[in-house]
Amino acid sequence: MNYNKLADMLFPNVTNTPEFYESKFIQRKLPNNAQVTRMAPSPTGFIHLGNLYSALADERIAHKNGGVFYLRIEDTDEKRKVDGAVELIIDTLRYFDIEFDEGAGFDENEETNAYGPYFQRQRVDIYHTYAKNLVAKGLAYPCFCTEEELDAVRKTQEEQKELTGYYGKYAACRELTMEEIEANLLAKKPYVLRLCSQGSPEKEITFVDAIKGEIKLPENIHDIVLLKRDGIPTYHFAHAIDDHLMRTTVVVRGGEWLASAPIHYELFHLLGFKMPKYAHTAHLMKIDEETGGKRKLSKRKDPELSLDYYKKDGYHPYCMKVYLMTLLNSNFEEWHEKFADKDINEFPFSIDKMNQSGALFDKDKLHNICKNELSKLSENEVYDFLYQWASDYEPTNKEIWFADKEKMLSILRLYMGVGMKRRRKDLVYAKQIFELFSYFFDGSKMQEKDSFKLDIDEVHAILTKYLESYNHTDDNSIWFNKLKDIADSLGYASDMKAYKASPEKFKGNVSDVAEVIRIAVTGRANTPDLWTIVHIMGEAQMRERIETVL
RNA sequence: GGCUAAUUGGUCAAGCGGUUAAGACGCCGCCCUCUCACGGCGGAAACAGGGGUUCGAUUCCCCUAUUAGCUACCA
Repeated sequence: MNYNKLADMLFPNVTNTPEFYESKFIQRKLPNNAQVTRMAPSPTGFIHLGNLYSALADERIAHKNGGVFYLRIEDTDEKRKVDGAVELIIDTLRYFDIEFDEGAGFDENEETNAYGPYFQRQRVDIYHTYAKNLVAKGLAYPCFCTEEELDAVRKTQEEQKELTGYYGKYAACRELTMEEIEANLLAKKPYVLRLCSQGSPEKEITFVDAIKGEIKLPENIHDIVLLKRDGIPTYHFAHAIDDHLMRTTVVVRGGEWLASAPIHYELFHLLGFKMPKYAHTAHLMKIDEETGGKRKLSKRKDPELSLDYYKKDGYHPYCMKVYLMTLLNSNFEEWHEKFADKDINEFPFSIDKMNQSGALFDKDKLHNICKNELSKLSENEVYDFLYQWASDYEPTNKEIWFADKEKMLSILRLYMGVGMKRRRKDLVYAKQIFELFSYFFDGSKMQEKDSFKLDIDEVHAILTKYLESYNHTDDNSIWFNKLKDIADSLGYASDMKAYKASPEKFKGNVSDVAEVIRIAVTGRANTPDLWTIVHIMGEAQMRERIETVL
């Protein structure tokens, strides 16, 4: 077989050689230990928590040592393409403080485009150049098998309990003569280009995965498809060419790719490329409510997987990042607590500290992190964040909430415990936050979340006395002393010690009295300091609320 | 079915042949306290099962179970 002739027949328009591209995309000049990573999504227009999780890993690996993190779009499957997807990806990652250094979306004339193009559909000339070279070496061949023929083969393989696939004796088109190929080509029969695998089922390859350690897998023996019928490469072929030419040093990808590592291993070797380091990550998991089992988070079933879900509820992006970091590197949490003042990007991220198995997404933990991180912010920072969120998702309420800036800041100071020895940790996410102190804004429509435990007469007596003795200029301690007086006069203990010593002597204690007022004023039994609340809402609103209850 | 990987409390996880098997979240109790939150103290809670190897296995090997992934002209 004259392979050179076959190569020319298959790729008459290819004039470049691999050498051309090798010298065009030269080795990057980077500091020692600097890694080149990439995010390589298909442009489906959907980016989820799992994507963010691995993008963050990529970004940290590249940026901790001054490397490069770029965006490549794997648009080889045309069915999945959605317009505007690239912008969406860039914007979404930016929202979570992850920036690309080069790649798709950057100005085409800039240096940030030096290893492009970054859209695989625009790289077919490159793929064809390498494909032609493979054919010329007898390492790839056209396959004219139809879908039906392939199905039939698979069926017999299944029946005979043999390994399914296109390999060895089943690789019918391997045996085609030049004349047969020419005839098929002349007849315009559609074909795919397949790898002529050199692997042997008895041998195995070993390589070191940066996360999982040493991996042994059988050699690839399948004559996998390199170029699809339309001339577009499959993931495997594109991966080898692109990551080599773009000089990627670390490929971080989902664990589902581990099984095809032998294919990539063979491809890199046949193509004469140096293999990148692989880091196969575990997926984020969740408990399946139907089966009770652990399973991969899925786009279709799990709304909380969508990043929009978190944006809509108003989770602060920084908190999300901190949470993802704790999942990504098990020692991050400890570091973050120890060096609370340091920028989290200073954390010495290490690939081998990454999880080997899939972590369950834990909302409780996320909430805990939100509380902690939000409590470290200033009231102004929280204000700005809430303002932005409300503008995007609650435009009508926003007018009410932010009509009086000073009032909102006072509320935030109250709820954050600004000025206290220790901060409160009440704030979790925007939606929850506004719910928390909605009573400041809903006027007469206020709904009681909690109801009085004492009977109506007692409530009436307490509130009446409270209103009588109330003086808006009283400071916190005078105000509270008056509450104690009310307690005493109605048979409640004003002194907790006395109450605990002999509770049977009293109807209750000051806390019961305070609770009545608290519920009357705020509609809820649990709030921060009541005196401060009253002073933020003003005497008029307080009186109005109590009068309404009375 | 075949191949591969994983398996420490409810969850996230330290651990790398000898430990009273860390820590965090959640839960429970106590303290502080006008409620809540914060904070402090304490508690319940784990090496999937069975065989080896070894003086000694959570740690190494094998088998079983379970879970996940792959088994496309999808990525």
